[in-house]
Amino acid sequence: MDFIIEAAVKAVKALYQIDLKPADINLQPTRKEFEGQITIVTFLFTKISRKSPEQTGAEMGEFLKNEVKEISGFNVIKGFLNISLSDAYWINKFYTEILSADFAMVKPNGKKVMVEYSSPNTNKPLHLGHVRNNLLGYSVAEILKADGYQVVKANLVNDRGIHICKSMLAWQKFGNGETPESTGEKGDHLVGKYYVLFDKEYKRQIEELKSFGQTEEEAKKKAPVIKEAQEMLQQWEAGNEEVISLWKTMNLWVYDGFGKTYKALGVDFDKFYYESDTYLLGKDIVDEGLEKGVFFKKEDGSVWIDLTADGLDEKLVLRADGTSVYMTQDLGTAQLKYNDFHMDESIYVVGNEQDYHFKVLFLILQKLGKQWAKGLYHLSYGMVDLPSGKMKSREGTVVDADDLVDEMEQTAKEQTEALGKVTGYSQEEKLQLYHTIGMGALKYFLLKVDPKKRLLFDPNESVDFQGHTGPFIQYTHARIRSVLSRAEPLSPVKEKRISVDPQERDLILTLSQFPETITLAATGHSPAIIANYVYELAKAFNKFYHEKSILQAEDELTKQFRLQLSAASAGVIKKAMKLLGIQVPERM
RNA sequence: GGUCCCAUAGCUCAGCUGGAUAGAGCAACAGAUUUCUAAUCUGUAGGUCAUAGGUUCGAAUCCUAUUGGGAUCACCA
Repeated sequence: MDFIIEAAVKAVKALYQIDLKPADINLQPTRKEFEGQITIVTFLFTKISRKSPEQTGAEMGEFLKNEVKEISGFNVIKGFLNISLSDAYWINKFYTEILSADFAMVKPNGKKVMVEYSSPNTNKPLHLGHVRNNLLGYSVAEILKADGYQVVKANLVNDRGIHICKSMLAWQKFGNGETPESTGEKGDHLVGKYYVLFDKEYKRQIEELKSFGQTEEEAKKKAPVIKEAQEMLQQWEAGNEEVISLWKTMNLWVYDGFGKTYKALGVDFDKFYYESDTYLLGKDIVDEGLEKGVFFKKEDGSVWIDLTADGLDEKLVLRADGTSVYMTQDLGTAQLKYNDFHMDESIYVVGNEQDYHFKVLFLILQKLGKQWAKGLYHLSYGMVDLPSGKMKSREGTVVDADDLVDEMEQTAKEQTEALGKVTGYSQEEKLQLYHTIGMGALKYFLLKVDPKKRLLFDPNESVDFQGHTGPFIQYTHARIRSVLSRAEPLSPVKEKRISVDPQERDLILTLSQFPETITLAATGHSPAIIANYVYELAKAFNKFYHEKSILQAEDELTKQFRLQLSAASAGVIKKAMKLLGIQVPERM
C-alpha cells in the first residue's frame, strides 16, 4: 500500500504546501461497516489544512482519485477517508502476486538463529506445560524459517542431577528389575513412576522422623533416602561404573519414550545438548569475568556479580567450593552454542518463572563484552494451569502429554464418527485422520493464545472442534480440496477476469496479507499472530463459499477464476497451518 | 518488602507502533441445506475494557497511583 502513502504525501504537499514523511500517514484497513478497503486517518492533517476533518478528507480524496488510477472512489466520515480500490487493482494483485509461484516465499536473509526449546528433565514424562513449550518452540522455528532465517532447533536435555538420582534410587530399591520391555510401559513413564515413588518414601520417612521429635527441616535433611540419593550423585560425579551404567540404561528408556512423544507432537531437533556434558562449563568464563573485573570474589572464595546498579541484586556465579551453579552452566552453554554455530540470534523458549534468570544471564554476557549477547532473546510463556491448581509432577497431579494426545485422538474419532464422515476410509486412513484432527485441535488451542499469558486448561471440557479452532480451519481446507477434486485440473491462466465480487475481493485482500503476517509473527516471535490470521482467512473463504457457487459459476471464466482463488486459499491455509505445526487433511 | 508479568462479554480469547459505534468463538435464542462437505453460514442478545487520575483533537492501547491474581528475588535446575 506504499503507493497510497506516497500519493497522500503528495496530496498534502499539493493542497497545503507542507512536506510530510511517509511515516506521518496513518493507514488502516477500512472497517467492514463502511465502504472501501483502505482508510487514511485525516485528523492529523486538519491542523495543516485549517479546515474541518470532513472538508480536508474530501479535498484529499478528490486529489488522490485523480492522481492514482487504482483508486476508484472514496467517502469521508469524520476524520476518516475511506478509499475504494478498483477491481482492476484487485484482479491484478491476484493474478500477478498471489498466483505467482514465489508468493509468500521469502528470500534467505543470511541470518542464522537458534531456537532452544523442550529441554526436558529425564526423570519423568512430559506434561501439558512441556507441550506448550514444544509447540511454541517448533512453531517459532518454522515461522523464522519462512521469514528467511536459517534455523537451528536445539534441545538442551537435563539428564543429570539429584532429581535423576531420585528415580534411579527408587528403581534400585523397589524396581525388582522392571524394564520397559518386561512391563510394556513407555520408558519415560516407567522412570517417572519411580520418581513419584521416591517422593512418597521420602515423605514417609520425614513423617517418621518427625514423630521421633525432629523438626521438619531436620527431617528433610536426615531422611535416609535423600542421603542415599545425594551419595549416588557424588558417585555419579566420581564416575562410579555401576551408577553410570544404571544412569545410562534408565536415560535410554526415557529417550525412547520422549522420542515417541516428540513424534506424536510432530516436533524435531537439529542439535541435542546434554547437561551431563555441559554442567562443568562456565568456569573459564568466571575466570574471564574476574580478570575483566566484572565479577568479584568474596572472602569465602565464592564469586559474585553486583547488578544493583541495574536494579537487580548481587548474583552468585560460582560457589565457595569452586563448584558450578545454574548460572555458571548457562554462561558456559551459551558460549558453547555460539562457538558451535555462530548464530546471529538465539531464542530460549523457557517458562516465565525464569524471567529473572535470563535477564541476569543476558546482562552478564553483555557486561563480559560478548558481541553476540545482544542477539539473545528469552521467549517467555505463561504457565498452563488446571482448574484444580498447579500441576505437580512429584505428586503425579499432571496432565500427561501422552494421555492428552490419546484423548484428543479419541475425541476426534467420536466427533468424526458422529458426523458420519469416514465412509470409504481404510483403518489406517481413519487413524491418521483422527490424529491430524485431534492434534490440530490441541495445537491450535495452545498456540492461538499470546505466549506470555497464562493458560487455563480444563481437561473435562476438553478442546472444542467448532468455531475458532484448528478443526474449523482444517475443515475449510478439506472442503476446498473437495471442490477442486470435482473440477478439471487447473490449467495456466489464459484469460483474466475483469471484475470482482465483494466476497472475492475480501478473500484476495486477506490472502495478500500473508507475507506481511509472517514477518509480523517472526519479529514478534508469536505463532498466535499466524493462528489468528489463518482463522480470518478461513472465515473469509467460508463466506465466499457460502455466497458464490464455484463449480456452477455464471460462466467459464468466472468458474476458472474462482477455482484459482479457492486453490490459492487452500494453499495459504496449508502453509500457514504448517507454520503452526498443524497438518491439514484432504478430506474430513 | 524490591522487581517483572497479567486483568477486555457468563466462559475462552483478538484488538498492530493511540483513531470510527471495543471484535471473534463457545454457551443462549431465532433462522438458512431438493444447490460445490451444515465441523458451515446469517441474525438477536450480551461490555463502566479492574479502579482513579494524567497526557492528547482522540486512550482498551501511553504515563502515574491503587486493587486483585501470578512469578521471582536459592551456594536447586
